[in-house]
Amino acid sequence: MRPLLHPAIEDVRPEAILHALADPVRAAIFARIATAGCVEACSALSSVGDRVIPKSSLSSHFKVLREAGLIRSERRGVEMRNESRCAEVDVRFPGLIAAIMSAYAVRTDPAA
Amino acid sequence: MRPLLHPAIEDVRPEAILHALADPVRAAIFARIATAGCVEACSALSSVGDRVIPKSSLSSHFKVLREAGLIRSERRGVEMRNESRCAEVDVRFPGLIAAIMSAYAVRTDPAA
DNA sequence: CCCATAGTTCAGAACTTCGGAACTAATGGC
DNA sequence: GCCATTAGTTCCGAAGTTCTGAACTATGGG
Repeated sequence: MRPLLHPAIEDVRPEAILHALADPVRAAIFARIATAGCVEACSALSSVGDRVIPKSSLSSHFKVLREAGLIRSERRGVEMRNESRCAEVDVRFPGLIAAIMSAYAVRTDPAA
Repeated sequence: MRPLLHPAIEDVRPEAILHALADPVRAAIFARIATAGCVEACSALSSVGDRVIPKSSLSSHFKVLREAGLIRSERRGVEMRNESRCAEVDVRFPGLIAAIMSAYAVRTDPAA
């Protein structure tokens, strides 16, 4: 098992962030991590809405978010602690994550 | 030749915008249209940096931008007039396009 | 009518994503 | 220590997407 890669904040590229969040499943996973501050375990996020996400797909979604620089993951015993890197990313790309998250919120909002 | 499709603003989805702008070539094309206000002809945009984009690829990039709701294209004689839909999109997803464009500007900025 | 110019469509090759099965890693009970 | 359990990762084939050259369509001028 290869060690987890986390890009340095100055190596984070906008296209990687957009690509990572262009998938609604990944955007939903990221939203939960960002809102909760810290989510223990990938499996705590094993379904999005009524859709169940297989373990292998979940694992690669986390990898995409990690390598885009959006989350930091750390082994904590048998499970994984995932925390968002929002604060860092927001320094480099001000307002980007907030605008993306509220765009998704507009879409999910029945009033929109 | 099928007629060009332009989604109604309320059918524009955030994932389509992120997907369209997650490609640096498309983001560069869109940036030029948005900055110029209106660009006549797709071929006026046939290269990005030092990279030449084949006609067929250009055509599909324009299609992706159009169907994401980011630009409006109209036949003008033999060529195409492309204009950005920034204003409309900004009403629906406030700050989204601006944040994405400035994120790319950070990356291209030698000082960043 | 023919030519030139501007874009679109098609088709196949290259690449990416999805998900089941097999695997690795850490922990707890005995 | 050994086995079982839980949590994630890796592998790999199938399905889907993207890229691009070649052929095509559309418009306008002489």
